[in-house]
Amino acid sequence: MSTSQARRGNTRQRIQDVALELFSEHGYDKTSLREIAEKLDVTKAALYYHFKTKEDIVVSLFHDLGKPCDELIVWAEGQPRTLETKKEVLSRYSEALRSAEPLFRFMQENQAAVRDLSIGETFKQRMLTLFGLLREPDTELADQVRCITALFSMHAGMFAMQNLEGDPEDKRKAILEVATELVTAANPPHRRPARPDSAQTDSP
Amino acid sequence: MSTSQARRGNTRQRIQDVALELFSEHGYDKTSLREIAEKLDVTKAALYYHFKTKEDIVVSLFHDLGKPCDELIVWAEGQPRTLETKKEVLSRYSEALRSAEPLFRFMQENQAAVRDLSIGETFKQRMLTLFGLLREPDTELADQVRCITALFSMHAGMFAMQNLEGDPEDKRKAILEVATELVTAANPPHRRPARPDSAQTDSP
Amino acid sequence: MSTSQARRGNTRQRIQDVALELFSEHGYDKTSLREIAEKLDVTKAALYYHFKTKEDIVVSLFHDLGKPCDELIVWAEGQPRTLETKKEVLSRYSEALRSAEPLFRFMQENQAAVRDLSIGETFKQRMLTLFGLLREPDTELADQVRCITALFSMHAGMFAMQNLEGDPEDKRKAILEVATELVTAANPPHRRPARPDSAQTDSP
Amino acid sequence: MSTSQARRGNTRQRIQDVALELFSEHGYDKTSLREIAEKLDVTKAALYYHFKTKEDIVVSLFHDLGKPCDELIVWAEGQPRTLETKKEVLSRYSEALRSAEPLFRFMQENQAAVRDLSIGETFKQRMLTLFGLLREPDTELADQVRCITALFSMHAGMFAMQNLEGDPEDKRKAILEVATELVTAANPPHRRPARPDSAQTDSP
DNA sequence: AATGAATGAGCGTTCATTCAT
DNA sequence: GATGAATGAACGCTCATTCAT
Repeated sequence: MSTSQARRGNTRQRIQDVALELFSEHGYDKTSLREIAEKLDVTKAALYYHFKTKEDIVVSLFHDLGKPCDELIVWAEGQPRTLETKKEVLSRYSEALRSAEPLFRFMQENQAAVRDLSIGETFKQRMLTLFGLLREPDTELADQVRCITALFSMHAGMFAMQNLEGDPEDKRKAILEVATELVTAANPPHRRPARPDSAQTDSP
Repeated sequence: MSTSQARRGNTRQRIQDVALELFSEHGYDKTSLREIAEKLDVTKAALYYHFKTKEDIVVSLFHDLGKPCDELIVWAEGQPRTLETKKEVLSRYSEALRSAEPLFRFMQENQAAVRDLSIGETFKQRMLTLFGLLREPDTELADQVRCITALFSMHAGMFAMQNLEGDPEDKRKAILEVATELVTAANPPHRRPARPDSAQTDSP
Repeated sequence: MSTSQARRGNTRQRIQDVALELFSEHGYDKTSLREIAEKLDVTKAALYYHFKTKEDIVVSLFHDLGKPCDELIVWAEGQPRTLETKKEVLSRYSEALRSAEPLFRFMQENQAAVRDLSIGETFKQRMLTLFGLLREPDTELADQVRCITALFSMHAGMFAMQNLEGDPEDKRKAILEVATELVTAANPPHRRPARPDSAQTDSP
Repeated sequence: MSTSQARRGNTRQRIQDVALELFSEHGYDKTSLREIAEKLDVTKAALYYHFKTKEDIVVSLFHDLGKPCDELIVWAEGQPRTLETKKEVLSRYSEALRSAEPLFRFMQENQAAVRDLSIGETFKQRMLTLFGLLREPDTELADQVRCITALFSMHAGMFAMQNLEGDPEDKRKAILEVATELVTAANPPHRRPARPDSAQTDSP
């Protein structure tokens, strides 16, 4: 506890924090372990005491911060496949994204780099699973697009709208609102017995 | 001139083709000039005869393949700011994207890397300009989200839907349909008649 | 031709020379590419222009300097399997070893390191082939030992006797003499005429 | 004390065992303390509790397992310098080698690495001493070669013959037989008054 | 008797880039 | 229009070693 940074057990955590910050700011490939180490005032070798490889740091971040998403999926898979459930999925997903914003910004902006990391495939599968939870099978293409767009807008929106004015929380809600609209529109109302003449056009 | 090489004159073009292919496949940072040169069966130094730097290759690609987008913008800025115009912008943009798919895939998946290339800012401005063409100023947040989502879904959709079945052209049309819907919804025509004193409609 | 070392086409050769010298002096693992580069007054990267990897340097040395051995084997395989041939093999091998002494010293003293280089297996096979040329099949164990010892004494002898006094050429001849004796003893000629019913002699 | 670890007191011994195994299998330089520690399921720091340095592990192995050799030398130096004694030296040395086979394989295959360990010189001196016990001073070069070859064949033979068929013990005896022959031949029988027509002289 | 945390030096390798020819 | 040869900087990673606990 004498030197500048107390040698407590928080180093691993600090590495994760700094790494995520730099990864999401400068990109995965452009962020070197030297940079991370320097910012932490430790040596590169210290990073290797805590993580086997550079990739391993990302993997750990993905596991630690991505947990809410996986939990959401587990929960959703136990629910009935109703529109209500889908709306709840979107709502919870929106919150999961908020809680791990830098991670998702990183995944979003470094897709090419992430693709050949071990988590690349995992992430892709997760997205497909989520997509599977939202869409109705055997609907028309446009409905599938609506679901995918809903999902992607939640990811992209967060960063694409960064240069817009406004309270982040308001933006998040607006994004969620639009996503909900899209998924609602993608849920074939014509099957619903009560409204026989709905042609999915006037989706309010 | 018999074998695969020796086609004079078109080397610059061939470099662009191969570079774009590799950039969009493996990512910008992971693609080395050595790889490009090897695939072309020329030396690295040859690349430097045609392009000042690695970045310069990307810049040239962006300029050559991005021209339709800029032309679209120029055209749109001379049009009245009607819903019809906006629909036309979406339609044309969709075609521009199709004609330069690998470039946009590259831009989409390498945002972090592109960000500190000289075209990074240019690209961002272009997106903001397009956004400016679609949105109505001073509308509620959700409408802005709709416009951004429309734009982004056209980008992301192309790649996100790659693992879905179906004819690419059908998918493109479906995406365009949804995007058009979103922009239409963001353009509150129904409000205009009822509220004759609305201040935010006919902003030049 | 202005700087200290004329930039002629001999760099590759110079790398091989210096590398072999250092490899055989300090060992393969202890010799770093930095050392080699510094001794040549070039950068490490220059080594990589000429050789793909550190291992590749060794491979090239083995191929270039080991050629006489392979030629010897080719020659011997076209000869009748007589004692005279075997003596000639030893004699020529002795000269091949002399002409590439540092390489063989290196191979001898870095067996563990060489083992997981690509040439490790190649070298082993070469030795087994030579052994196959010297020995009579189906003779008693001691005769096989004599042949192996003959071979090994030529390798080891050169370096084991380095700290002994005397002219190297004299030593080489003495080693060859002993090796010849051993192979002769392993070739049981005296048994053939006197004992026509001997079991292990006339194996084709 | 139930699981594999927890056998107190013998850790030092276990380190030696594992270290020797890995050193002789992968080579000295290629074997890291991490590997050794992992195989033992202890930390690297634990190795440092028992041994000052990596080199120190080798030194301890050399001292512990090389004892029979040193005892052999002490014994031999108290004997008359007769052929019988020399034969006995060979025989005992052969057994000493067998009892510490991995150590000698290690020394044999890592000569370059061993050379700049502190035991390098010690080992060399031991070999020279043994050589001094076998050779007759002032004999011709070829006789000296015979003695060195005898010694080396016992080392090298053990590993060179590993890929040959046959019972290890049989091989060892065959090697010993040849070595004895060589030393006998190196012992000038022409000086012995009783046998003027010795058989193995006319070897030119 | 052993660990957890860290270091400093160095490694093999790759990269974008340069320049004389 | 292109090459051969080289550079300087950096990279991810591993190593033997240390030391307070």
